[in-house]
Amino acid sequence: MSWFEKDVVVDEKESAFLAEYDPRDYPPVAVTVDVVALTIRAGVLHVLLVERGRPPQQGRWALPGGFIRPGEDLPEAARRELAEETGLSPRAHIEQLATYGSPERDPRMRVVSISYLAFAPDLPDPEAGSDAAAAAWHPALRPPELAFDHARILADGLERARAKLEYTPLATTFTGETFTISELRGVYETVWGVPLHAGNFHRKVLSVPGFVEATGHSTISGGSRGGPRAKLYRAGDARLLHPALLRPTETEQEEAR
Amino acid sequence: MSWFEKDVVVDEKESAFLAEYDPRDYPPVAVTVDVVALTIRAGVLHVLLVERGRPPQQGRWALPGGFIRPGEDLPEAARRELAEETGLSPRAHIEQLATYGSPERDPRMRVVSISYLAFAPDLPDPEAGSDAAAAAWHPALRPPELAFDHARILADGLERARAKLEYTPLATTFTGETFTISELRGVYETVWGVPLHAGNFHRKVLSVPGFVEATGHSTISGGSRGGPRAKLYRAGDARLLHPALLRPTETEQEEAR
DNA sequence: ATAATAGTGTCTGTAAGACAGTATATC
DNA sequence: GATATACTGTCTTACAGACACTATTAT
Repeated sequence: MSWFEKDVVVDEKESAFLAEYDPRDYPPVAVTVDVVALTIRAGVLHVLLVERGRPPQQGRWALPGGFIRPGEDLPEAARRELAEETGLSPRAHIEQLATYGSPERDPRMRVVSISYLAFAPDLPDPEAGSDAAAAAWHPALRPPELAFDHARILADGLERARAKLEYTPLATTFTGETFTISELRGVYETVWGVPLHAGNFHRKVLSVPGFVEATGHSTISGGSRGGPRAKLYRAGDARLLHPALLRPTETEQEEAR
Repeated sequence: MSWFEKDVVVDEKESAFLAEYDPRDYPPVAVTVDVVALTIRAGVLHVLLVERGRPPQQGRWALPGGFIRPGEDLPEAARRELAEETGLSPRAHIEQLATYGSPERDPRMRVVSISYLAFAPDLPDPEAGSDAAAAAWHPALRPPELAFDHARILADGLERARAKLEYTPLATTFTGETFTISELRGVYETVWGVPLHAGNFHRKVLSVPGFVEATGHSTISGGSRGGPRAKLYRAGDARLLHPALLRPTETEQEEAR
């Protein structure tokens, strides 16, 4: 008797208000995790994609992901998928984004996908040392055509990332361990896609308690095009920013989902 | 050949970067939806619960929910579960909350549950005309002991509801079609659990574009303890509030998930 | 020297909150 | 009349954004 059958027998006593039907009557559901992994490379926001090697959607790019394994927690599965493609330390920041389960989203069978959002500092190309057939960073705002509903998942991930920068210190997860205020501003400008006023941003960041803390050191040299050496900071202990750094003049119709 | 077997045969060609293993090797995963349905009754926030009639966790209360059905989209499943317990119109506001999939969360088998958050105006008790064995509204802040990880799901739903009131006009989904500013303030005070300054709240609400729009009518009588007749408003067309109504002086360690 | 950048000072507009005050209703 | 409520006026404080300015570095 298989694991599946044994449990279904137990479930036969289940009363209507709990299940209303016997799960055995229906085809199984595949549960996967997909990861929207974002990084900044050369001042451009990039997303990690893998190329599909077989139908359906052969040749198209897709978000890295795969089936959850027995006994494996969901964030654990997302970290594993990410590590398999990038060699990225499984300790990177990762958070649940949303779950997609439209019956038509995969032509083969019913697939429910839990998406995760990951932020990472600039990483090496994923090919070397990875078991991925083809994986690469692509510009997040101009990705190739994506398989299934992954374009929608990516769009949701980008909007979440933009919103999270406002009220959390997650921008620091895109930088190295220490960073200058200018580098931090670059993260905001890249993710939000808008230029920010350097002076006001500087004062604002330092005024938010726990956002950054001084290291006491400065950069070795000035900027490549001149300027004084900037002070170096590391991430503070705040988990929320107060007051928040609001995006400038949003027309806003989004995020009200 | 069953639906299940047929598709697994197709999957055998799957290459490592997509699945890494054959789903047939593993026990199936049950996918359910659970609904955190909130309403305000007599000035107290309530959550809809159903009583479990069988082990495990027999006698405990749980969030309404159940298995998704083939061909049924996730929000559709959530609306159906809610309608089955309450007779509530399936057009109520509903939004995805989060997905819970810890391997230990249900002792019987692997269950991945997608939770939804629903807001509703004051509703009648769910017993009459419902197919639920036992369903009732309970105080959301002092619920009975809940089955599985439903206490956590409820807590997440409450925090999401509180946050959503800040930057969306969802408070109006707790009221009738028309409402006074005082009634709207009552929603905020109940959900946030803090008293608000009546005068400042009044001016603030009217100053946010698209939050409420005047009906031109007033209440028939004044308040039960005196006072002038209040003007009636209906929900405006804004989907986001600008500027937002921020909760007063939050110590804040939450929401940074 | 020129240009670019780091960082600070200052002003203005907006908005939140505290508080007061007036009008209108119930008891 | 007493009291509670609806709604408005005004003041203070905080902060975002614009602008100006100095100091420091690369070229």
